[in-house]
Amino acid sequence: MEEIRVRFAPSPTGKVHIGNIRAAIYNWLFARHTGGKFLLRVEDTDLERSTPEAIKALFECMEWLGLSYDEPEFYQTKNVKRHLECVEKLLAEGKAYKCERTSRDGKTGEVVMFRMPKEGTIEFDDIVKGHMAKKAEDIQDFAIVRSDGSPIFHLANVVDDIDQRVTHIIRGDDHVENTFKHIELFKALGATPPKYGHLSMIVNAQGKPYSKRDGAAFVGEFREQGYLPDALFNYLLLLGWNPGDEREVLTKDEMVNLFTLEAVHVTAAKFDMKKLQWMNAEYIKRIPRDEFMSEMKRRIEAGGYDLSAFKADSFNWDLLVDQLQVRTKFWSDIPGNCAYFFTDDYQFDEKAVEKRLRKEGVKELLLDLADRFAKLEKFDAASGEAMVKELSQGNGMGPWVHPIRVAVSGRTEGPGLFEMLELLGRDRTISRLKAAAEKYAL
RNA sequence: GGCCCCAUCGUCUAUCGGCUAGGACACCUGGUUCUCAUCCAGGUAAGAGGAGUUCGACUCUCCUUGGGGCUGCCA
Repeated sequence: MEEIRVRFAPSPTGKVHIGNIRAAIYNWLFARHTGGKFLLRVEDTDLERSTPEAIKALFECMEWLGLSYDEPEFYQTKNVKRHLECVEKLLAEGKAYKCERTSRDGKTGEVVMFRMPKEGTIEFDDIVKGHMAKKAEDIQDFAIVRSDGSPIFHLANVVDDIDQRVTHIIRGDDHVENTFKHIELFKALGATPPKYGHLSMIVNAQGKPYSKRDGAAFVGEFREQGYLPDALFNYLLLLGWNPGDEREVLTKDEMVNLFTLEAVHVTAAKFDMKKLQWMNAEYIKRIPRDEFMSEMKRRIEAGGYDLSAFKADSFNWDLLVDQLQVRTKFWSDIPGNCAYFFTDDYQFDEKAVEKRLRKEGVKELLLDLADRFAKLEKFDAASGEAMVKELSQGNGMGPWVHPIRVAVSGRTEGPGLFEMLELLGRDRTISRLKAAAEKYAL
């Protein structure tokens, strides 16, 4: 049995579209499932857009998503000589011919055209779309070399696939029509056409191809917004494939084991940011606590907060993780949602202040509470709660809890209040209560 | 215009002739609760339309409608 080889062949334009990376994901999974090789081909023939930076961005994107490839990346520009040799061969055999043409943008010159069959049908069995057939008369001859002598996509793509010994081409739906041309090119070059699987497009709510107008459309944007690569990977996979049962959150191993091209859907899928967000939250919840903790610390420090005073012996990081992990939807939520633990110069939400602090009697309430916290025998979440519970006499702790929360954190939502106070410690709790009483309360 | 592809809740999907059409997201309700979130329980919501095949069609065939793709010296 011949070795299975698939490739992802993007043009490096600096940004990798999610529709495109989904093709990479399917290729990768197919290779891993079958024990074949996954290759990366950089189609860098557009010298305008193919900058070193763009290529670097492509590599970063691949690495971020864990799309490892098994051979050094193949640069299309380095194979131009081969492309042109193949053209000479086609020309010599009469399978291509030179011809005067005028391009869309008005350029006139001599190009090389590939001769398509004039009768009969061209057909192939697409692994996802099924049997495809087209009458030869419906497909015209097409250009393979520009008037400036450079090879055109169809030719370069096919020659590279031959040279890289690609056995299965898994790519976007937009290439279906090209496939009829490519199959003839393979045959004309004396090669056996590979198997094909065409993936539907990702569309927007209107059913049009998903573009940057519809929200984040490039992998880098999801990364910036704090999405986890595995969550994006998992979500994109589910957009057009399912494991055959009701599992949705899958490990990489499960994906690799269960993935088959035959199970990939033909229909276009609409991109649902809400479900991606849910998926991301699922992945955040599943991060092992030590990993969550170190990433959390990294992000807090990156946010400009000095953690030297918050070592493990003086700050209960485990408690913070307990409180924060279920409340974190994106990595980018941190440090915004916990900054007040690490600076006394925290932001007060104006609405929260208005609602909870700028009220008659709150000043006295906060000062009284500061006093009571000072007198607590032990300062932890349990004793704090017991104390407030006693004050409320079973009528609900809201009147005490809400002002305290805003006073010590500046906001209305967040960790459990008493855990929050324990994390802040007695001194900071008391000084913040007093400060807020003076500054905001009536 | 020509050629090709597609069609189940708002969205992603299960169903490969027997369906009281299942799950997930979103949404709504209730519970837990000091907020938010988590978690738990429940709810609303679908087979584009029309013929045919069949004892029986969401599932098969055809037509209509709707959507998408391609129709470059772009990839």
